[in-house]
Amino acid sequence: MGKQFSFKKEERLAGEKHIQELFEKGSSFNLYPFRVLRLSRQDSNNQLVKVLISVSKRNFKRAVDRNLIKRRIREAYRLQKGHINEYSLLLAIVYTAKEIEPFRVIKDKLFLVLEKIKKFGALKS
RNA sequence: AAUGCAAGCCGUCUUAUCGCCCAACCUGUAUAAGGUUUGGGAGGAAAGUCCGGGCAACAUAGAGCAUCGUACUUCCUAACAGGAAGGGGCCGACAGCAACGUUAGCCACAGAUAGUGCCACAGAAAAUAAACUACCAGGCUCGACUUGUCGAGACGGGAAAAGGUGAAAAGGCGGGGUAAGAGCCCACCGCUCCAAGGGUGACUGCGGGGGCAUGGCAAACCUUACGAGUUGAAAGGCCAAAUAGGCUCCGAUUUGCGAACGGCUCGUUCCAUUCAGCUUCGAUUUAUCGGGGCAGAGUAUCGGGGCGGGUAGGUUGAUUGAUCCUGAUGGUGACGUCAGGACUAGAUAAAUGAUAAGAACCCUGACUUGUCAGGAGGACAGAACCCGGCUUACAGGCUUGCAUUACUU
RNA sequence: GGGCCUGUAGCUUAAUUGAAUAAAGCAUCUGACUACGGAUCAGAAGAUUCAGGGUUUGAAUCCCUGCAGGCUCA
Repeated sequence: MGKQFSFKKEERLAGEKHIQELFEKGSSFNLYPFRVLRLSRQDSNNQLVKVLISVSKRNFKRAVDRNLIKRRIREAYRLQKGHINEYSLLLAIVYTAKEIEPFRVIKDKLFLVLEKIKKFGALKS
């Protein structure tokens, strides 16, 4: 396992097929200000969570605002991802709020999201 | 000094902890994996996409037509609808008796005698001028009386001077002239034509003529001149997993899961079809396509190997360029030339961040007048192949010019 | 990344070949009718035609710049 707080390229979700699969088969839940999609992976053995962060262009017209929110979510995820790193998951975090939330709010809410995912994974296994 | 306007420039910095992207170096067989390593990492608009190029693929004899765009001149430039200088116009200011002049700002500023079209309402009339009121002379009819005058009426004429309408009424003003009038004639001004001389040119106009003809709109159609092939990095090039299908080699088996015949676990013939070869005819884009003929090798199923096309994906395009900095030099200027130096983001579901502390900036208070204490904030905005412009957004700061006010000399 | 279209009363649409009071329906308000309300009838108010500039005597309409929204190619 790598460093605890790193966020390398392998941990990001990319590629049309993976995303298509996640959005068609994955299960989702809403937790303000996020909408989260998750899909556990059977094909690969190594424990790795791949995550995708998305902010809609419809809600935030300026690229600066979208970048700011994505950076805050990424930072919050990076600091707290230790909670779920024993699972093998595809994950999409979609920001659905209409306003820009400060970093502390995003961090606290994302903690709740990760707790929920952890509970869900424990039930399944 | 303060305020306002215009133009130009800048548009936060430092440290700590945890991270992101690229490159180099090191460990390592390695392009895997890693590192208490080193260096670099958004803008003046990266934005809007309003223009112009580079670059790439495809197309392309030449000319014309159509379509779209541009529009004072000369220059700058790779190019432009951009910029510089100049010309002309509009509208202010200054100065002056006035003319001449100086100057801020603005102008899509070719052509209205090439043609077509439009100019509502109002007004008599809105573009081949025209007679409503008022004006003028004429003959006719009627009335009055002072019997040749006055008044009224209709008639066909003259006349663009006056009234009023309108955005605009067919040169202005003064004088002469006339029945009344009229550029009908004259002076001045304006307009227009020719034109010495000046200027690369737009243009200017010494001087002379015309007597006024030619209203406005081309961001109405249009005409003239000039320009434009189409598409756009998701273009284009290269490598290429798995699965399916194509070709081919080897092995096994029940050999075109077509037909007929025979001696029937096979053979022959016919027919169909695939591939490469030769030949002939036709077509054109001239090395390809289509048709016919000849002779040849094949044709199913399963397994394995190889080949080519191509999908996911990767890589290239793609960061050395109309580049930047400094100096010299030519030019009124935009800009050019020469010399020296620098390498300065390269992501791709898309890096340049989060947290904390401090500095400088701004405001308030205190007094030692440059220190202390407290407080609020940091705009507009994120590269996506690359450049040149234009336009729009912008907290705060600096410089220059102009205007106003106050103070000093 | 490229291309195209739209913006008019609170809402939905007219007027877009320039012509002066920008038209209509629904909604709103007032009055009539009714015991009250609805429906119906009569009337009123409501628009700087997205913003700014230009052409023109005159602009919702023509031209330029910006803003907002939508569609489309791949």
